[in-house]
Amino acid sequence: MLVAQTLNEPRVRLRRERVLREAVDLADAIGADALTMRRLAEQLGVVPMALYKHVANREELLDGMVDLIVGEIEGELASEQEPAAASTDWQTGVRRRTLAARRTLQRHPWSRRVIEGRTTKTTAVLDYIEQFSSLLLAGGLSPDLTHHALHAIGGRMWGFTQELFDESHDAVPAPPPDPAMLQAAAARYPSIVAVATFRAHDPGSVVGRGCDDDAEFEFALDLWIDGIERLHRRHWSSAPEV
Amino acid sequence: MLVAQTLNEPRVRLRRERVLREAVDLADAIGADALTMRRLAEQLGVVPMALYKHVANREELLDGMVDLIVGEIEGELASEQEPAAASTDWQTGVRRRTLAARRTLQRHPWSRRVIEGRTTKTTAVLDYIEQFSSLLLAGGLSPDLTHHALHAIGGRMWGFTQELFDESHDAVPAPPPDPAMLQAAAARYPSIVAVATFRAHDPGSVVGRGCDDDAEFEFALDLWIDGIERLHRRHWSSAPEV
DNA sequence: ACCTGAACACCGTTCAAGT
DNA sequence: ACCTGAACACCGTTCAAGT
Repeated sequence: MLVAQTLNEPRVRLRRERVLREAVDLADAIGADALTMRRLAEQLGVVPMALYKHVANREELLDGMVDLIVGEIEGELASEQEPAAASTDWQTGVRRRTLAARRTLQRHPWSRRVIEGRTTKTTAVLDYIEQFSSLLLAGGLSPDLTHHALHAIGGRMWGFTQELFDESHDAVPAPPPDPAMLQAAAARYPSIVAVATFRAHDPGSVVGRGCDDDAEFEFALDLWIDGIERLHRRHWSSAPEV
Repeated sequence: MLVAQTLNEPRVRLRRERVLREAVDLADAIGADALTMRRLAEQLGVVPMALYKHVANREELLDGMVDLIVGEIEGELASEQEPAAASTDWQTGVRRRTLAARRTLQRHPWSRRVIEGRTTKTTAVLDYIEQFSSLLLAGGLSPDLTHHALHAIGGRMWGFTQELFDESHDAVPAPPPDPAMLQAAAARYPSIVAVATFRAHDPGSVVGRGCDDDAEFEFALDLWIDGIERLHRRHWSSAPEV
């Protein structure tokens, strides 16, 4: 597994990964609430304070755990039986990836709730969203529609796109973006950047306007309403076709 | 506000409501994590242990808080400007109710996360789901489709239908249902019961089979995929129509 | 560079006692 | 019937010290 992080020296990264790995295993066994710094330290045969050399605090520990298992999704996807034709429609790609994500997170029953509690966007999470977004854009969807589609699926599927493009709920306002960092982000997350910035290129809209929470909520709601009504009109049934 | 509960004597209920009301206000001010039993007791000018006469423990406190604010949805709905024609299609009814729920929960920023953490189904929550289900059934949707529709919207909109019909994740298996309680439940929650039990009346299916998590997940996923693809084909745009 | 031990300021909850 | 005080078994995290 390759998790790219702000790297210091290799010894530290090795130790940090072991801490996170053990934390994930322990949470699998006893749940996330029962996973305390002290309990984890005991598991590692070390004094509680030793953990703080590898992890700033409990919040960062949880972030790291989420990062670790979200990173596993890629492996789950790769290990599938059917290799999937080189080029398929976006629907098939999204379906495969979403079901792989679900299978991965289901192996860690605590992960759903913890993911929803996180506000930090770690690299593995951004990587996942990047892959997801790129599938939609490659399918020909506009950045506009992709943007709304991400918001609409976010809550139910992983919970972590929820606040992705929207900083308005953060207690501390985001610092003005450093141009160098923006460039680095654009290189690594081209699809996310395309989706997040399309409004700036739209001459008809105010530059830099953020998300409209209400509009996105109603988009998702109407998507659901229209879909259900159409199934209703088609006399949909869950019974297997005979 | 009317919150029906397993009632003991009126004095206790009065006190309990005051504890819950204060807890909600305090959580609004400092967040749910910072809301500790001790902090709440201080706010009420009372020693921490005094709370335990009105609430079994912190979990029950949170349940009560959720119950209180979910109960507010009905009032929010009633206080709307447009009185809404007596008979409309189910879509309009569901839309109004869902947006009223959203407005209510938005006034309590901590509520979304807390609701998702709860596993208990309190009365106000069941009442809300009952209203919601009855709108769909009255609209002519089959219990089968209603069932799947509830699962599909659950996560995103309120988070609390998630495990409604599915006990498989509970640590303790549900006790065999008491016939008298079932009858009482059927009286108060006819739509929920209709949705939850329709399989038993379907001759083609195994009686009593529970939910199929995987099938419901894929139902919601495909609902989303199909909806997005249809918008894509229609060249959907978020820009206001000119 | 990494780990330790003792301490601080908290938790939720119990128990036995008060009125 | 309701509230209290002291105590228990925990937390996350600090600080100063060890190697």
